[in-house]
Amino acid sequence: MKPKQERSRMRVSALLDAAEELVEELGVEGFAMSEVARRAGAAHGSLYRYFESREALLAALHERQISQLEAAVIEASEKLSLTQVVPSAREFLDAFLDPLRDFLIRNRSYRLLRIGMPDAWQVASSEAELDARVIAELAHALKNLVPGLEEERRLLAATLLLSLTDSTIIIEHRPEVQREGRRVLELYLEDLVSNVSCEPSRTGGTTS
Amino acid sequence: MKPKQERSRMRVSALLDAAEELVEELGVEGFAMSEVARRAGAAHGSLYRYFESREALLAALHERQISQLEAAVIEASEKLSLTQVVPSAREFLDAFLDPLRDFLIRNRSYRLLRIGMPDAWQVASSEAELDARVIAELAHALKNLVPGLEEERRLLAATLLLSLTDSTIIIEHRPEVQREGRRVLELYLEDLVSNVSCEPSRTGGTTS
Amino acid sequence: MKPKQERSRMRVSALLDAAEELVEELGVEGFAMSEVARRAGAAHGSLYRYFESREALLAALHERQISQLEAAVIEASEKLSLTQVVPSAREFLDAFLDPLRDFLIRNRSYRLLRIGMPDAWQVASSEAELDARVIAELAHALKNLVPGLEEERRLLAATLLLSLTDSTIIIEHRPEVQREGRRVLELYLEDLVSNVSCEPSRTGGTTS
Amino acid sequence: MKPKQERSRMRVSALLDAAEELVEELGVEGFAMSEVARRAGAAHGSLYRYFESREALLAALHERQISQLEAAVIEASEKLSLTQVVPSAREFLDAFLDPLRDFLIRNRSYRLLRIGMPDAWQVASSEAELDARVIAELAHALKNLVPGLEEERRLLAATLLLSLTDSTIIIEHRPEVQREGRRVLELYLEDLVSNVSCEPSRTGGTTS
DNA sequence: TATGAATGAGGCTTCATTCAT
DNA sequence: GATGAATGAAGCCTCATTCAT
Repeated sequence: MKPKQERSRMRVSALLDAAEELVEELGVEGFAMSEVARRAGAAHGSLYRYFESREALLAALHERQISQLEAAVIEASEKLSLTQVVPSAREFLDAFLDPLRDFLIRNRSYRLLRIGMPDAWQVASSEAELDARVIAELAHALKNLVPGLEEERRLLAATLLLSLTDSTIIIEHRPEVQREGRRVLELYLEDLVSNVSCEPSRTGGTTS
Repeated sequence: MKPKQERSRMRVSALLDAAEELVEELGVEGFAMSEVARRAGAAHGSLYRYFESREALLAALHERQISQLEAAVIEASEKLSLTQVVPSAREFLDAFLDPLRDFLIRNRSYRLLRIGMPDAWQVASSEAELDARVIAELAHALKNLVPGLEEERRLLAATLLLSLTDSTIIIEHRPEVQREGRRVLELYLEDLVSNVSCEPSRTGGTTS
Repeated sequence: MKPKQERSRMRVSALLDAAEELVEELGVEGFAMSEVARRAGAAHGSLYRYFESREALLAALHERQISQLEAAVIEASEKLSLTQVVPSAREFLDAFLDPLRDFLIRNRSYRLLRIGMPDAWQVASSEAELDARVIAELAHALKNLVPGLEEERRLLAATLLLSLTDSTIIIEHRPEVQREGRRVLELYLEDLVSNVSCEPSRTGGTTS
Repeated sequence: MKPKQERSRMRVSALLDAAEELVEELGVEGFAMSEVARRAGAAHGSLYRYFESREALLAALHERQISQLEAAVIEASEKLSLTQVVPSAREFLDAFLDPLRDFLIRNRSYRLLRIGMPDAWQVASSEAELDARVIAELAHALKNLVPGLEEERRLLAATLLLSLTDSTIIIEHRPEVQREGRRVLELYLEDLVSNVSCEPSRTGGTTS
């Protein structure tokens, strides 16, 4: 029985791999169940043993991606916390930016799924929950950088970090753009750090 | 003849409106020519007098959106330049952020189209050119804010501004997120301003 | 009024020319009314002033072709009859084969129309009548070659002549095939000539 | 597995039958995939499991017809060769003409397909190859009748035989026409036989 | 459980024909 | 008469899903 479950999990994994590749190539619109099966070397109808529908398969794929993203963030976070001391904004970014970027570049389909899934599929809401996991991880990691920051603002900052990384880094591959994008994040984090020491202001104006 | 052209343009416009609404609701995948026709009160086959194919219709829709975005940027730019003097980062954002955000919020489909069009459609390349128009406008406007900035860097900054606005503001509608997003942009612009006075550095380190 | 009719006839002619060209290129299946109009420089809807329907246009085209074929046969017949004397089979073929072949080669569409028009269109029957005109002409010309042949057999021979020419000469363009095809016709005509002198046999067996 | 393949072949066969019937009735133009499905009692989309497209279905149909024609020729050839001795032209025709005629009359669609397939479909070239099989068979059979004839001329003669049979016999169903057509072929074969004994001439004039 | 044949709804597109201008 | 925009029936094809084996 165990080996059976094992095999089943591998099958699911292979199917999701094929699906991911396909979305990457042809977008959500070009995603066809039969092609997934073909690429995974499975039979047409077998897909429906693992996923209730096309929609469910896409949702599962998206969920897996988010889990991977979460894992990447956690790993970076752990690496960072090994260096006991409070990191600088630059060190913080060094730890997180590359894994995030790597993931987002390797998984062009992540973006396609995140944006391209019609609201009609109820994936949207549960997707928000999934994203929340990644953001929570990032927020947790921010505690190292800006220990004094309140929980709520940390979530806010994490949200922005993820979103900015996503947009800036992915849309444009030119290195200048990426460098400049990194600078923006650095500025933001440094501001967070320096501001928190004085005042937990919320109408965040930078002092004149 | 003139009235004919007039009517034709209105027809195209109505069709694009219906198409936009549809993409907004169902995404690119759910976009069906017949439904566009139904909503525009036109016959099935009439669409093909104005657009060669489904793909062409989506491309035309996307182009119109970018033109509207461009127009919004130009308008904001003109309003800003009425106030002769050099604006502050805050004033600059006041001028540009709201119109951009309004547009992006009103046009959820813009994002769907931008991301969701399969690469196979060669829209991508011409789309890059179209986007360039918006960025060029933004870069031009930046001359008011940071007169000393070199052309190249202005384009870079404009790219980031558009991209950050797009991602931050659209993905999350919560006002806190939007406020924080705005702060990031403010920080970035202020940094640009203050750095340029001293040094046109490119390895942008933030001054202490 | 006359010039109007004149112009109208030219218009019809131009339309048929375009139609013929189109059938030649794309076959009956690829024949589209709008393309005919485009090639003739006429407006879409104008076609229907001259032809009741697509089907009627094709029928008219076919009728014109048959008239042209008939004219070619008549012309050859007249040329032949200028040489007062009874011609040999070879002379007879010299007179008729080339014009027929020329026509059939220039008008690939003739064959397409003759064969490709569905029986459902009632063209078939009237077409048979039209063909009859050509055959009658050929039969008439045969009187010169085989004066003693009865009317009925002359029609039969003419039918075969037309049919053989059509198939042999058109299907295969290789000169050897055409030469051999000509030989068949020559044999047939010579047999007719020689047999008729003796017996108007109908169980036409050639003596062993 | 075997029974599966068996069933599959029967399905294909049934589909082709329906298709053939349809072409016979409505011509190539009237040939509609959905109607084929309806007549074969299959679902719309099932056709596409067996044939890539409408065009492919028509090509397959044509190929089947040519195979059947080839089989008919081979069968006739075998029957003829049972009679060890050299046959007369009449015996030769007795053996071949009826099967050919039967086939061509039963398969009106053969002609429609042969002529009516747009050149754009590249069927033409491969079709020529297919036809070559039938002609080769006929040429082979001619060896019995005219043993002395060179290969090249035999192919020529076979080409004409097929072509003449096709045109003469099909276009006109009247028995007189068919009888006369048969006479033409007889004349031709006899001439071949008698000429070969004397001279393998190529500028084939018939000696008196 | 796996398979892949079968299904049929649904999409895109073409084009003959009509008709207001 | 001429025009060409509009219509909508009809065709081809895809693909998610089911189900007998």
